[in-house]
Amino acid sequence: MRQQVSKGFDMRSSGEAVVPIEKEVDRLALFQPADWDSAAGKPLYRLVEDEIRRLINNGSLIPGDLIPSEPQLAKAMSVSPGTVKKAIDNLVWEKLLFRHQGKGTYVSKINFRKSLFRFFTYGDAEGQPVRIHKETTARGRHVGSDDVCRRLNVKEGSDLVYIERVGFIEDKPILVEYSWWPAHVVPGLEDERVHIPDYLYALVFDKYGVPVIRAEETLTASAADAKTAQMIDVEEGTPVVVLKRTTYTRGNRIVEVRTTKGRADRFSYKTEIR
Amino acid sequence: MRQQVSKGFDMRSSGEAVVPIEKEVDRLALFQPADWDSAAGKPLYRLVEDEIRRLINNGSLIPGDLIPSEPQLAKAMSVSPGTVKKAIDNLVWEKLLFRHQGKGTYVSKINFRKSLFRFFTYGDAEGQPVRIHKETTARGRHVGSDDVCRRLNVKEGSDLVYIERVGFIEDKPILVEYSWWPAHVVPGLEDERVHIPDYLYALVFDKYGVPVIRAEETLTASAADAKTAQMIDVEEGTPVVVLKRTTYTRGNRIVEVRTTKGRADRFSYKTEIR
DNA sequence: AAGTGGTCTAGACCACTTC
DNA sequence: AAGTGGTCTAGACCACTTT
Repeated sequence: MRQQVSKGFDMRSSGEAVVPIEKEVDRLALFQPADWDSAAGKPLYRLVEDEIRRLINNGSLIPGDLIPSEPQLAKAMSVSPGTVKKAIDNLVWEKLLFRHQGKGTYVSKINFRKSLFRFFTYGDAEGQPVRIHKETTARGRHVGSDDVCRRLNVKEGSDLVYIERVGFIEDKPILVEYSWWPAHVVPGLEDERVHIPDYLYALVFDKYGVPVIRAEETLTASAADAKTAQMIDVEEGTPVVVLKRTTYTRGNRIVEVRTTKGRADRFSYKTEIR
Repeated sequence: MRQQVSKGFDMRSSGEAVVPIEKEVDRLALFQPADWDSAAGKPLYRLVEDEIRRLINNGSLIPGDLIPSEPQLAKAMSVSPGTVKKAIDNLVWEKLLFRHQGKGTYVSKINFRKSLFRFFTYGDAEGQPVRIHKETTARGRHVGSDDVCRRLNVKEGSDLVYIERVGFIEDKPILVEYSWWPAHVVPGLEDERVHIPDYLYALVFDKYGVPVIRAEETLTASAADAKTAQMIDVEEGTPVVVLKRTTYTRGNRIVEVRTTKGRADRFSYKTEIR
């Protein structure tokens, strides 16, 4: 039964004077009962999911944030605790949230261990995390090609920062990355004095406050072009695995496009069908 | 609280005479309360899952079977309906089971739409099911190579059935499959008079009663060998995507190993990271 | 001690399917 | 009408974390 929603819901104290409010309680006020007009037969737990998803997607909740507790959410949204739990269950298995017993439920951080790129292995070891060390081989600020600008969803001829890196496993070059960013997103990143760590996105967040929220990757294969062949030490025309990545920040804004080309003989992707 | 389990549990009628028992009820008797000795701190719903999983893996339940209803299972295993529901929820999202409201819960059939092989597309159409038509180009009964016998987990030098097929999209050859089966599993399959449909596993089940339960696939890329190049109409040495599949029937027994080689320019695999 | 998520129970009512 | 799964509620007790 869809019970009446009390519009008079408030978590704040009723006094007039504005007093400092704890961050947690403040944030709780975001969780309004969902828009019942658009409910249209959807189950309640789905509406709860949608509400949490919305707050993540619009940036009100960002990766690492603690969300209100289940009982709090239940009261705030006028549903039973079991319903909130089911909604959170679903978001947890989607890996959008994770729980920590006794502490609370948090918004997940993007996990690049899910990148297809982890399937570059040395030899044929199974599923183990293989450490790839990267070296920057070129960087600069250039006008982007039409193709790259289109992929970045910026005007053609925009200024871009270009970063090129080679990835090594045990001192053997395995792959090369070609990465482009809109210059206004990461101004100065082309400066040679800025050290680029293996995990580039950490730097971008620290230096520019731009969090990477999600990414899309497409995998294909092709023949190595001359430059790539030289950089990863194979013959020109040898098969290489091509990984194109589009990287997003808050609000579904693209911040990077990247093409990784790797030695096909070091790539192996295993999956189960059932 | 882990309540006492009544050892005297029985679903059958108490009379002595053996009377015909409905299949459903009969099967219900399989679901004994789980082995409490090995419970070791596991949650109850996990034990229920394990029990259902066990019955599927040992072949007591086979793909397409209807399992007992939630209330029946709850009574049979002396847990509350909610606990059974949670266990089934988990198995459903693992896709081991699927539910049909009003009818019941069934054991899933293997879904080869999950095969990596679906990523062979024509042009760049996104995610749409592309129809691949297959033609058998060779078949026979041979002594297997050591490598193939090893992958099939049979003695080296065993008799194998070999099937070779080319896959077409709109009359253009896209991929070629090399498939080996232990001869004793599919005797006579090498006979040219046996028509091989696009979906080979359906034939194997119909003719030999061997159900395919699951499969593993590994994706790599390499250069086209002379034979493959000729069959899919590319230059020798051109990059091809290589898919190795191991196919299992009941009891984790391997029934097929298959290598598919496809045009890399027709392959594209997209995923999201978050 | 208080608050969090984790497990489990016991029921209500609903929508769908079959008989 | 009876049985199925789907949703939702309202609690109990537990294990873990923080204060």
